[in-house]
Amino acid sequence: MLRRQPVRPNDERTRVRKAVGRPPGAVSEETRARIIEAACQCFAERGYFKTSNQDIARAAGLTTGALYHYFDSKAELFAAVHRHVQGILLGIYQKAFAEETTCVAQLCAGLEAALALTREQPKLARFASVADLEIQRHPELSAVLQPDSQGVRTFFAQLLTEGYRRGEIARDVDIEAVVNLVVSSLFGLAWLRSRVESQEAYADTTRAFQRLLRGALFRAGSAARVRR
Amino acid sequence: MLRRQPVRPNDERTRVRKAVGRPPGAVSEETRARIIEAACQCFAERGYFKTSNQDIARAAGLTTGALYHYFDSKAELFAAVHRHVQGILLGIYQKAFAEETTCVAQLCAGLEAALALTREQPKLARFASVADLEIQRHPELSAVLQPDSQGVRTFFAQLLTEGYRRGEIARDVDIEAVVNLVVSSLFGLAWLRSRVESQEAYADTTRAFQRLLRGALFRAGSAARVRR
Amino acid sequence: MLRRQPVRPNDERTRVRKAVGRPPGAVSEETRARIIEAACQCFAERGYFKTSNQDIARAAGLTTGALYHYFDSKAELFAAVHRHVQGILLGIYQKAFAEETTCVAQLCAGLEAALALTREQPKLARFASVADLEIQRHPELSAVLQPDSQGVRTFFAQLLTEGYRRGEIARDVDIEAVVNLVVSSLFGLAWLRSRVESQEAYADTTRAFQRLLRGALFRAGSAARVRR
Amino acid sequence: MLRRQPVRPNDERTRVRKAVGRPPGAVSEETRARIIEAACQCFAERGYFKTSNQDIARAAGLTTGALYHYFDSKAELFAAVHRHVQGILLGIYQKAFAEETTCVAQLCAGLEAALALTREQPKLARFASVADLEIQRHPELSAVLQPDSQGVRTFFAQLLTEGYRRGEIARDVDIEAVVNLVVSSLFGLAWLRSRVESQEAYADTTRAFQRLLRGALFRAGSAARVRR
DNA sequence: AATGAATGAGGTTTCATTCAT
DNA sequence: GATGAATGAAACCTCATTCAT
Repeated sequence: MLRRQPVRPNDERTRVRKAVGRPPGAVSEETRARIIEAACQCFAERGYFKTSNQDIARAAGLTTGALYHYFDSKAELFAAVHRHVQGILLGIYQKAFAEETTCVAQLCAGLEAALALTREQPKLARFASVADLEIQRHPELSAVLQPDSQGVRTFFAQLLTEGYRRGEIARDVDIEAVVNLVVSSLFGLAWLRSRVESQEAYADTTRAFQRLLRGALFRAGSAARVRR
Repeated sequence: MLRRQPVRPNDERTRVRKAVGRPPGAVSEETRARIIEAACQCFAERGYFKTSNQDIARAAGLTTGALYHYFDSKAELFAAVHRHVQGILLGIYQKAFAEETTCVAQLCAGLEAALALTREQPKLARFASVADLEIQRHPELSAVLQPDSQGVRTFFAQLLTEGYRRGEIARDVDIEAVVNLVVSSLFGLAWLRSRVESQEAYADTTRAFQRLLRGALFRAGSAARVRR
Repeated sequence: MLRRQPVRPNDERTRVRKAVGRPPGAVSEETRARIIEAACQCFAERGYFKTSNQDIARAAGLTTGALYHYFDSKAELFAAVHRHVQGILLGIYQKAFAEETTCVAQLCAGLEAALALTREQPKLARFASVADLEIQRHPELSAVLQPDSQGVRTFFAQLLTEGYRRGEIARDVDIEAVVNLVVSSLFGLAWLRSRVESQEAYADTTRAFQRLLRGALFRAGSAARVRR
Repeated sequence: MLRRQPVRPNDERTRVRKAVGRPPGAVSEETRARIIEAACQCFAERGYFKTSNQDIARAAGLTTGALYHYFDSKAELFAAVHRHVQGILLGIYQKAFAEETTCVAQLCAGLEAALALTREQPKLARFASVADLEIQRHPELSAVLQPDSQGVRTFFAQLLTEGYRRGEIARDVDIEAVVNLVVSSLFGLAWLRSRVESQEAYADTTRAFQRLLRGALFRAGSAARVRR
């Protein structure tokens, strides 16, 4: 029943804290980032429910109690990861789009950028691809996230609306439908990443999608008639 | 987590029951179907982990103990639902494909059939759309399901390979990539269903996808150049 | 990770269950009673917060999980104990009061009955004496109990009101104040039980209170003047 | 639960601080008082167990770590509050008693003083009323408090013994029983305070108790016979 | 075929306490 | 004197699973 002195199992951590001359709060900021990183990985691999606080804590080199210094609950932690990832995603897309002029070219550039992301930060990409599902299934998550969770969608909506104005999209199509199509296809692609063996095969699929967007995948496509 | 005790395969149990002289559409067969139905609904709504045996039992009008008369574990129950759903899906696609000749037309017909399914049996469609994710995340599921879980994919692979042979697909594309693209897009569309407000909007998106397949969505697509 | 067969640590329990010929639910009823008994004891000794589910389960010869077959939460369990105890208390008081005619005599009889209760079921009496405090401090308890928790007080209110009508109580006193006085004195007495060494000393105190009620404790009491 | 490490008694710490040359009413002395104040409030409202160090620290405008500069443990902090409150209570009673000559009059004066206290420092009064319960329930508290915790009781014992000698109390009663009665009634009254809506109603109850002490509450009290 | 009591493991969360700074 | 990061233990509760009936 007597309390033991807290064990410090992680020498590395102690070293970090001892490093002098850091601005105050630097250690805290670093730990927070480490937690988010760890949580992103765990959530991506196992999903929200199956990821235990233990999993995250262990991956971050902490105990579960310590997580509660940084986040009020598991749900809040998920939300923090989500915002983190959304921010990065938006940045990447924004940059990619800026360099192109037609909306198809912009989408292709976005795909290219997303492809690069899955190569460089696979966990992050995977998290992004399943986050919506989780939010949908766990009310505690949507309670914490609702306002800003639609970031990416709004983004593509703008992009395509402008392309529509410039006459790059068939006139007789509902623009909302196109937005949905693009968003869901991207979601599908993101999901595919972990279903496919090699990064190579994944890149090929991305390229195939680019061709589909350009109408250069299926031949004689225009000959087919629209079914009712 | 996996129990090692002697498995009693369903067939054996069924045989026993019939041998005893029960009426042909015996009570237990109907109960089994009711459980699968209930489980499908629960898994679709809440996911595998968040669905408790209690949830399923309650939805089926039973107690948890009774479930174990029909399935050896929660994982086996999920597997049964999965096989049930896969069977229905394949049947639907097969029928749709038989009526068309070009692979684009076949895909469009398939989309149309899938659209009808989401309208008529939304839970079933939703289950199908998230099952892969669950299987991937829960080792106990893939342990029970691996052999036949790729059904749909193999299916589309055949379809597209034949289209490729007939020259309906660009020569310089890897056929595997196209299969991936189609499968992932379908997955994305399935996911979209629960993200979109109305069945109407969903139908529009499906139609937009059909146009994309036919190269009739974006204009001047051919003018764009392929980025490397 | 393999599940072991559930251990049955308590042979006695098994014997009970095996006893044939009981009406269905008899075992359940018995277990439920055992849990309430155990909880009453624990809450009385340690208070609501410091009593853990483990404590109760152990005292009842069960595991914590089993408690949740009978009660939805620790708060509900407390509420069940409370109702159980209140019922017994009211019964005792009611019986005692029926045999007397003046309200002072009734109160004295009630004290006598309460004294007998602390002798025969000390834990129950102790629970009763601290229950209000707990309810006041733990919102989760008042949430489950509010409607009927005032039972005893209402009871004394009736008793004294009738005495007042019969002219047994000074006219210029607020009857509510007398009710409060009686209730709080009883509470004080109940509390005293565990502060005092012997049952003997406790009985003496109860008798002293009876004399105080009859005005036969302090002498020349009437000579003193009321201070403002 | 008890920590065995070298105790630094308060005196020692105070001496050190004063020796360093701080201003007389040094900051830390004021902080200490603020902590006691805050703790008193929290303990009174939520009880010992449900009050967290965080609660206290926040109420005192500090962090939990800081508490340990002033008190070696939560239990020691409670003890300090207890001693603080006991001191004030004794002072008040002492003063009230000095002005009267018969023991009934002294008790009435004491009640009056206590009433004034609940009006002016409700938290303090409430703490006093539940402290005993807490001490009884938490061994770690009685370990730190035992010797002096009976202060108030000893006090009333003296008062009543003297009254007994002066012949103000019935000869055939055990004086210990009367002490118990008085102490428990006071405890009951203190408890009542938070069960009653208005300060007004509480004052009325106090007055009713004074009348009871003087034998002027119930009529024809002397006519009733002692049962048993 | 079905029930319902029971288990044991594990999950999220809170908290007293320590300690480097 | 005070902070805040961190620990480890324990609490409440849920759940898949078993089994006697």
